[in-house]
Amino acid sequence: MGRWEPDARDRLVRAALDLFSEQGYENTGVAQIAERAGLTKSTYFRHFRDKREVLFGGQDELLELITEGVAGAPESAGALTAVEAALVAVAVAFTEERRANGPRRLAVIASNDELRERDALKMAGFARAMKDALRQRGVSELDADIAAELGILAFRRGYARWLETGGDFAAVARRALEEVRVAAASLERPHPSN
Amino acid sequence: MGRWEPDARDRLVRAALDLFSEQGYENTGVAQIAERAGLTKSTYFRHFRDKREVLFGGQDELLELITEGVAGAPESAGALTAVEAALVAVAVAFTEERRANGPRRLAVIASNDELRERDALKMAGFARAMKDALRQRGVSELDADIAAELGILAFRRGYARWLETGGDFAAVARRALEEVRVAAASLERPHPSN
DNA sequence: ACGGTTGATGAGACCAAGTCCCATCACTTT
DNA sequence: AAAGTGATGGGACTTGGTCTCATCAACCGT
Repeated sequence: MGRWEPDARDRLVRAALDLFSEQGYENTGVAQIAERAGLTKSTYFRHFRDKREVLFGGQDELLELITEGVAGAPESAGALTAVEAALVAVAVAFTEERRANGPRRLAVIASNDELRERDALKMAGFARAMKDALRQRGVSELDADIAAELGILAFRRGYARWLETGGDFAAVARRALEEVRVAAASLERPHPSN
Repeated sequence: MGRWEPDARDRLVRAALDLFSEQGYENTGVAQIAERAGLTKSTYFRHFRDKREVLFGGQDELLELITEGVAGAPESAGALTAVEAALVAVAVAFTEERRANGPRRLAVIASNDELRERDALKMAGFARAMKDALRQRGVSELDADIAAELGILAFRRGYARWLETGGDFAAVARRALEEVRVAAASLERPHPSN
């Protein structure tokens, strides 16, 4: 495997995040990203299928971790417990470096509709992976849908808190899921007062 | 308000859906859609902001209906009951004509990643509208998130069933939400056997 | 050491989506 | 009849994205 300057992909990611933060997503061209990374447009599109994808690397890895996490849960575990296993399994991908770039990345995504679209699709992909893996365990269609949706909600909330507080993602995500589980179980009661 | 052939927008929608169904989304150009509608590319982009949007018309209307539906629920209603009100309120937009085009529209969307992205964003927008309207009623952040997510799930399931069975969307959506509510309430128990 | 293979890159043509600006035409108003 | 308004047509232009071919660094076997 030949190589010149190593880590072309990482350089592209960093260049893109920098430029998006400095000038905004829409004012940054792919050619410009490639240039700052010491590469060309051609090479950029060899590493990422489009301009957005540079901000969403490593989703395939997460999909696999989710699937394996759900599948690897104890036989006797319920749907939400299997989802919990998925969140724990996914934690290995949430490194310190990822956390460092998290806030800037989130800010850029929030600033642009195309990027929010991509983000929504990624989340839907996670939910789909959870649902499919749950169905594989014999969970009903409806229960799988619900557990997956609640799992993604917990994932999002856990991720946000992890960016703030740091620490072990698994622990944070577990707590988030537990909160969601408790709240969901008492939801159908008419709410107290305010 | 001058007009030549009326309903330019509708003609574009019909032309797009036809062409997408016949040739596939990626093999159809905006210019081609406009041509079949007896218009030009310029005019197309005056009616829709991009190639995808022609398949997602009327979302602003739904957002308003959702917000009003949640806000208009009785003071004493819980979060999920307010969500139910939103689903009922939204039903006025689900006409017979919409139902007729539904299956083809769904098939086209399912066939392409860009379109699934847009769809995911739209759904996220609905969830966001529900959540915000719930918070306006004093529902906690967590409860609002959960209720909105379950509401969207019921919406999707209700929509799918409505396309098959027809009838009043409100009734179908209500039943879907009730199923989701019951299943969610008994979810944390380890599942029975199968 | 040498030539061939491999894999990543560069270069440039090309297409379609999307933006902009200005001219035009149908219809309305005064 | 003249002026105004709103929707449309037309075409130049930018850029995201694809495709093909050439190039160059590293590796590999003899």
